[in-house]
Amino acid sequence: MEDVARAAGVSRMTVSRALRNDSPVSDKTRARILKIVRQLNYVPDQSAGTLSTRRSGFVATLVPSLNNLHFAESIQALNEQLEPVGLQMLLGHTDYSRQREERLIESMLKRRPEVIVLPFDGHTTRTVKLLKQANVPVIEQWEVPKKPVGYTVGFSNWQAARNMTGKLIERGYRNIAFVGEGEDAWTRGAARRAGFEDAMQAAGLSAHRMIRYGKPPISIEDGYHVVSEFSQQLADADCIFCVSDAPAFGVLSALKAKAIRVPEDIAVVGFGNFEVSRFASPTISTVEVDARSIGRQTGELIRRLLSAEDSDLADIPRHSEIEVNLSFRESTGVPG
Amino acid sequence: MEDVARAAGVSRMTVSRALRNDSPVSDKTRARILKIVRQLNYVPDQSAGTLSTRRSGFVATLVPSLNNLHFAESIQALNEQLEPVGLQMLLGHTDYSRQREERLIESMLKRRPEVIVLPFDGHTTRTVKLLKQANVPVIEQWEVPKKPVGYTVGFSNWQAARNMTGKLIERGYRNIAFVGEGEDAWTRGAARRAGFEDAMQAAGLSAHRMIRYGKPPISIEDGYHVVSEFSQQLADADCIFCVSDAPAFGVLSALKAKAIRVPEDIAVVGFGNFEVSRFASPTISTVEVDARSIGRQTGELIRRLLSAEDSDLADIPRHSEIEVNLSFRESTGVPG
DNA sequence: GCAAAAAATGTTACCGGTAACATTTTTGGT
DNA sequence: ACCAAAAATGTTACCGGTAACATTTTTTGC
Repeated sequence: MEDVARAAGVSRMTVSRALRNDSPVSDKTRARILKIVRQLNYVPDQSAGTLSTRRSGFVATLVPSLNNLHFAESIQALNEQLEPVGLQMLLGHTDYSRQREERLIESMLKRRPEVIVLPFDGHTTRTVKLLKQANVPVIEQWEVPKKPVGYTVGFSNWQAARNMTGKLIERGYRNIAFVGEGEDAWTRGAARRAGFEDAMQAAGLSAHRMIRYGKPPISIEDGYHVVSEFSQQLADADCIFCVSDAPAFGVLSALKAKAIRVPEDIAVVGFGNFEVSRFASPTISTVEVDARSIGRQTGELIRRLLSAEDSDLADIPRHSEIEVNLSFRESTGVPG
Repeated sequence: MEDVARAAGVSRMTVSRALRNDSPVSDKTRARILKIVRQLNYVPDQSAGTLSTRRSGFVATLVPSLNNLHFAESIQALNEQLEPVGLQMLLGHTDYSRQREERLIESMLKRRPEVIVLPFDGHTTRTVKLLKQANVPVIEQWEVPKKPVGYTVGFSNWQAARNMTGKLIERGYRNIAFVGEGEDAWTRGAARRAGFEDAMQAAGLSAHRMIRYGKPPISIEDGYHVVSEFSQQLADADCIFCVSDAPAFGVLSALKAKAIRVPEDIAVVGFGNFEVSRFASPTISTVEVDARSIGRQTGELIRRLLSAEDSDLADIPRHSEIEVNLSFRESTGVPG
């Protein structure tokens, strides 16, 4: 920067101002400086700027896994919101582990993020402490916690699964099985399971066809294996509700291999509305969740939070609800 | 840090040393300092450290899109390599646009990354200039450029597609169609198409069944539409080779809807080995690419590059070849 | 027990920007 | 043409760490 200043015959400060559009610099001085900047290929060092302004321009973002199009899409949508305002995402994946989550937050805090975005899957005590002490807005995504740390963007997985189960019962299914992940750490999955159970009990039905298999992210392959490994529990089921579309597709594939017809012999339902569900044969009924919308709304919230005056902060809603729709397709007997 | 130093009765410098395991500090002093650090919840500011050491700990990483499990997985695998050595990934997605790539690199350079990782899809002239001037190792992934900027990790898409096409011809297919994306920007896709053409011509066959549709990332839905919109070109085809597994699955779905049998009436082949291909019905023959391996090997390369003495740098291979396998499944008449 | 070597700790300056305030130049009204 | 206000530019100090070197304390060998 020194070099640029010398070449332009001005002080370092003027160069600094010329590079940021908010400051008062005469047009011709700025033009001259920018030209020299380009000639010298000068690239400002943002860590120095961060140190001085105390604004890092970072948004710490955690996801459980990228290995799941839903999370990947929400990240991409979030990134698209952040770039235009010059924010840079710091990405980490927790692998569905609260310990990893804690470690990641700890290491990201060293970068002084201006906002922290993370999925809600339950946190360790220390994680919550770290988040509060960080003294920056915290946004929990996907599942809505009962006691949020800060802001939330998401929907109730419990409610969504309960609604879907209710509709399945309305449509005449009685012996519904639920396929979920084998580990309890994943509260989103657990919430869906609980919603299923609640709806079944409310209708006076038994929720004992509860299959838990595989660890998150539960995959197509997991769904495929479930069909053979739990054949007794599925023997008299008339519907299989899967915790995500991936295992639902796997279940479908395994049923086809066994010449069990869907939906005539048994119905299959997923959760998430992955693209594959619309093109599977039969097409798979599912709970539509708009992952991009979660990323987009999180991004909009961040932009509001960072541009708001302190006095306006109170006006920003603490929660953004994501709309969820039930989509009935061929796998539950509806042409799609 | 000042506070910690005062509380421990030492100088700031000693605190700084205690927090980094390489420096000589007596065990009991370190223990005392670390205890106080924990009590005060002191979190060091890494941008200050960066400024002083000139080591940012950042790895700038670009991908075309996260909306594609291959890239998402390679990113995840890369991240797993970087975390243990304290490196933080800066992620950006180019959306298959060279302009966006250029802008992203420009903005990431302000963070002074120690390595730059990006897919090779062709770069703008200015991008190449920026990369060279950055004066840090550059790693190009996936497709291997003819004139690499720095290091490369990937395979030849041309070769892979050529091999697959060759095998298809060996198996008796003659009227093979190729389904690729509609825009030429994607050189990986273009390389595959070129490999297909070359193999066809080498066998004295015509490569005129060349369908170009949709923009990258070409999706399941794109593949689905291809079947109806290009029915004449496909009328006498005996095999459809798709630029990726996603459209292959869409093609399969559309053929099923039209009651065209696979593989009896026509064969379908994909590229990439997505999980869905192994569970589709019929299972889809494909070119197996290990995305995680690309991420892993890139990570290993980075670790070597950053830990090597200057004198050892010459020993580090400029290219890491990723193995690619052809996988023949039911969609080309092989059970599996 | 002592000097020399090694280990631990302290001091000073600097990394590359920007905030805050000071100073100079330009502008506009009469 | 002159003065006050506004705009442009300059000066100084500081953000929070660490490098490099200086100094003090501990260890080692005889």
